[in-house]
Amino acid sequence: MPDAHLPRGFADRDAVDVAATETMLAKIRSIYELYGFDVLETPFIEFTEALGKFLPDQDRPNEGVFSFKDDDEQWLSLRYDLTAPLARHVAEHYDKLPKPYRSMRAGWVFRNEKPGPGRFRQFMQCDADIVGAGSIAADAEVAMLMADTLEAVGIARGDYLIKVNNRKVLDGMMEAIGLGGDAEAARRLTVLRAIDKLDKFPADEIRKLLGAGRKDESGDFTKGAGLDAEAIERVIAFTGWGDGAPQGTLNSAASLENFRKAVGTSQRGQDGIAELETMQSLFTAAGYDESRILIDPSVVRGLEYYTGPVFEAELTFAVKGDDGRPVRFGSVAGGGRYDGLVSRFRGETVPATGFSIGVSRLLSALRLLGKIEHDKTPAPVVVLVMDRDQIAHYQKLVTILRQNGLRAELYLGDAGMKAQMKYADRRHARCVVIQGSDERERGEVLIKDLVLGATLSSAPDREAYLKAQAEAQFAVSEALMVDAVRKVLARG
RNA sequence: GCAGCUGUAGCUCAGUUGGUUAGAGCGCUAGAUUGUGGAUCUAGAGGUCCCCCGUUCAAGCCGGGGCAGCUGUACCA
Repeated sequence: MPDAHLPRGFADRDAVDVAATETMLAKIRSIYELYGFDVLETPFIEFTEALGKFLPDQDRPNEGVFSFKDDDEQWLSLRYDLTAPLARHVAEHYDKLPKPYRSMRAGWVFRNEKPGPGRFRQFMQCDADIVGAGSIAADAEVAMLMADTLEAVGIARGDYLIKVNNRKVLDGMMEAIGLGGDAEAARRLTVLRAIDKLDKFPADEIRKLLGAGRKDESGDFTKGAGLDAEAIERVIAFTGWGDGAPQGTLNSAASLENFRKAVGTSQRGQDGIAELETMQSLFTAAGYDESRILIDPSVVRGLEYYTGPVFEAELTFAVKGDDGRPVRFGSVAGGGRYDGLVSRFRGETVPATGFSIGVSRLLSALRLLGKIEHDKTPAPVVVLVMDRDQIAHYQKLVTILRQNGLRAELYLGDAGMKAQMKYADRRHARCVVIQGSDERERGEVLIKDLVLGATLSSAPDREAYLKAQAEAQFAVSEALMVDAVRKVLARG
């Protein structure tokens, strides 16, 4: 017999999950629409080559991407984000699209990686991108859209922070410490990864990662970048998180000042700083202060394709999980400028900037905040079956309820009345409709309010008990059944 | 991937220096109530003790090797 369970990293979603996701996506979409973005839907499957995850030398797709061969031996893959399919779409329909093109997409993406808490192999993203605009104003708008979107789904101002950095600044800083040029590419990656961990480890652990290496608490060793002491301190000074400066205390102006010192004469670095200054002035003009959008050196993002400004949205409120320990959310959204992505399909460079919300992760954050609205689908009214030979009549009662817009169902199992009551209870039904032979002869039905009924045993005295019982279960003529059920449902 | 920890009923777990038929709580099913869910009482169902090999008269327990899960770390478009 097969074992009835899912592969790890995948999850079923019940009615509550689905309703909550739909509600949240609707809010996100309405903000994106407000900013002028058009919906685009692309398939789950693309040519592996188009996703850019093909390993040409080994003639197979990258690990981490779910892939399979088509009939004609071409490799296909499940999409791992919504950006690569957008690049393909833009390149394929370039002449038809308005430029700049504002696109939004929401949907499932797949990554064949080790799952963990809050990390799945199938998860939902919701993206907004501006393709064909090289202006830094586009980047600023995307950052502001991130802030507006988080507020729209119920994250209060002050409970989130959009952090902004620029890859050119990071590149310039590394040029300044002698890590320029192709020969140092590997060490640059290691340094970037170390900086990316600033929100995870204290400065001293980062120093180890920049230097010889670091051991984790299980004793596993991670090799470092091998920088000398002076270079390490220059990187730490760049972040502004050296001794005595606890992380997260810097303002944008202080970070920019650190950046200026760190990039020195690097032209690329200075360009990046100028871009950040421009964005800063746009944020200020639009009324987005540093409590919402902050320039922050620790934002690095993915290593492959970002070319300019990069953003990350972090939730800053403290929440305790089931085990009482504080829960870290990490980033719930991220993005940046990727000027090279579309040019893979076309000779010319097409500038683009955008961001992606991790829908599933944001949803679990909202759940912990208590911001998930309850499922609005009402529990059904259950019509019990007392006499099997009367099923047709019970079915008629159900139909009448449905025709009046009441969610109702006939008990279709074959158990006795007790089990039927249990069933109704488990369905969270507010009330049941009962008709035995006595009631049928009189043309009546019994309406039983399960919520009131449950309180009967705790009535203080006999009088109260009788009164409650009369309210909880009463007979009405069939003609008045719908009204009576409505009254019970209205009891709330 | 690497490292550490953990695998016993549907769930949470107990299980003596290795000793007969492996337990508890919760949950589940049914009865106590000729037609009434939650509470109480009673009964019942439910186990490849993760798998394989070894040590032993005897293994849930000891040894070796797998596999799976959790945590950390690495990677993360």
